[in-house]
Amino acid sequence: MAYAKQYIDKLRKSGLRPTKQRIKICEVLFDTDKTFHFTIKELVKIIENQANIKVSLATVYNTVHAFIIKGYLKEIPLNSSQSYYDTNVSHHHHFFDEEENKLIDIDQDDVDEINIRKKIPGKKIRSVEVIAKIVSDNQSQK
Amino acid sequence: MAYAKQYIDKLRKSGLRPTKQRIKICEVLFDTDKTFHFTIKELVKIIENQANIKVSLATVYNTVHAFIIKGYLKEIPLNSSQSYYDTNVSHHHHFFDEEENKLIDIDQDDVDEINIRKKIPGKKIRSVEVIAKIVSDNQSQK
DNA sequence: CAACAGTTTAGAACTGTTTTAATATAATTT
DNA sequence: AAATTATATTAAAACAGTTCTAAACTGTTG
Repeated sequence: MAYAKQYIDKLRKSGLRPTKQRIKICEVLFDTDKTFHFTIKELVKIIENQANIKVSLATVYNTVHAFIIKGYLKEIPLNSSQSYYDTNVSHHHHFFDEEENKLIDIDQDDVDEINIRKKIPGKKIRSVEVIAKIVSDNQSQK
Repeated sequence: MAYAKQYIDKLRKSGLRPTKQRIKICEVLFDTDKTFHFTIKELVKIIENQANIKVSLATVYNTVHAFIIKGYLKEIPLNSSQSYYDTNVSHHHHFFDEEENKLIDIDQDDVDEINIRKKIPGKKIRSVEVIAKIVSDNQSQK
């Protein structure tokens, strides 16, 4: 509850009224310093486990989308049947562990600046993301 | 028709029998030197427009998947509601034009080698892909 | 505290993908 | 080249994630 005020602020800035459900969503997403990668389904499950608040899928989708537009969350550019989201909105990259279907952050500092020499007339680059797929290193190749 | 033989070969190597439908798919995908980016729906539409052959979605999905496993096609790691595929299977990167929903290849040579300093114990990197999202450059920010 | 605008919800609808089971076609055997 | 067997094609159903809908509800404002 200590952070309720800042959650209300975040919601307001995202153009959303602070409701029970949305504040609970904020608690789950922003109550920790650690980066948090999640899918919508996982988020719903965590809320259900942590609180006696029932939150519908629609509410979760709406709130997550508003936060993305505002820049409080980032969608991770990973093609999968479902969308992954990230509370770490700083510019950074990802490992994707194909065996465990898990994402791991790579700080921007851990990758040399990416300089793309090709230019597209009339277009500018809005974001550059690196996805490095990783698998177990068992010497033997599969 | 000239390339039928090499398509049959590709199909066989992918563990597929050469059928009318599959050869038609090959014609659309491999009949040009140019890189071809496509979604399943687009591929079906092209086939329908170009030929009097009716091809079901299921056949297209099956064939595309077999080609991916064999390495004749690549899935592009772009998060979108649908999957994008690429006939360019060499190691390269992509622009994604968010306004036109179109992909543009970036040759590996046009990007400095990507050196990721972070290591994950027991894991090795299998692929590294860069996606640069681009939008119109109208001076004025949106 | 009334009225209104915005919110929540369950469930329906929608989209891309996968599966199913009947029919058709290719490959193999005779 | 016919018969047999194995595999492919198909329409339609199933499925999963996401979005939409419309009715009930709640926060906000005056």
